[in-house]
Amino acid sequence: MKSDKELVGASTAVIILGVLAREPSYGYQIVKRVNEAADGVWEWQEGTVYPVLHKLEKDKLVRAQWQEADTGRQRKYYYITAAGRDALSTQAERWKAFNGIVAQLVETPHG
Amino acid sequence: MKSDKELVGASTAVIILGVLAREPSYGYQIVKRVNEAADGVWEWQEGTVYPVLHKLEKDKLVRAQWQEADTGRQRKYYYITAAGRDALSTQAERWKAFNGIVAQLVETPHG
DNA sequence: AAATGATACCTCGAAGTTCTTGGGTTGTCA
DNA sequence: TGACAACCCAAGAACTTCGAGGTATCATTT
Repeated sequence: MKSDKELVGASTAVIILGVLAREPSYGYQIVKRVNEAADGVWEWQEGTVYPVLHKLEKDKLVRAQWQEADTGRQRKYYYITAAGRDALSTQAERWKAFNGIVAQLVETPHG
Repeated sequence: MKSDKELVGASTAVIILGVLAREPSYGYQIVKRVNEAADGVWEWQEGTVYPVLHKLEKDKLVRAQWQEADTGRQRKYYYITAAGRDALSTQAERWKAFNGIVAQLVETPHG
């Protein structure tokens, strides 16, 4: 367990879906938001997020759309699809189950 | 998120440490116990566990010792070390923190 | 007691994933 | 026009997992 990498990796896709379920967003902003929430526990690199976004798009769980921001700059906004919401709730459930079992197994006798 | 693999991968080492913190054990038995606890949510293969055990040993978080079981058979028992216990509690804490943030991010507005 | 089959245990190589590194473009501001 | 910030992406390196197989022990049969 060299770094937090392994902890983080498992959940990238679920987190992104969660963020997009609240509100459409674009890669750069997703990174910012998640890193803010993570508050130092872990930190995403930009390069980490884009491949996952592309995969989610390919799987039709999100849909991408270039859009002009009020700044005049072009941004690639991602919207979660209906299938994406389904996947999100399924995965969130699975995550909870998984975490419960881990917690139980890791629970030590003497605190 | 093709399978449970990614969910599972993050925590293999922590889980093993947790199991060994309760009681020394050997590879085959660890697999059995964890799979029983996982109860279908995921399932370890034997080949998955041994590399991790070896890495933990190399990192001095566990210590291995061949021992004769009551059946007369030789088994390689793994014991958690003091450093291993430290790592376990550190990682368990980190896991909790991590999971809390994920839960918060994944929480959807409408259930 | 020798042979056979089943069980317990471990290792190694191949395959598939993810992250990191680093780069490339567009717009803003001095 | 130079520097900096916002924004996006590709490819290789590094990691893990899976699958197949190898060895040793026990039980059974004859």
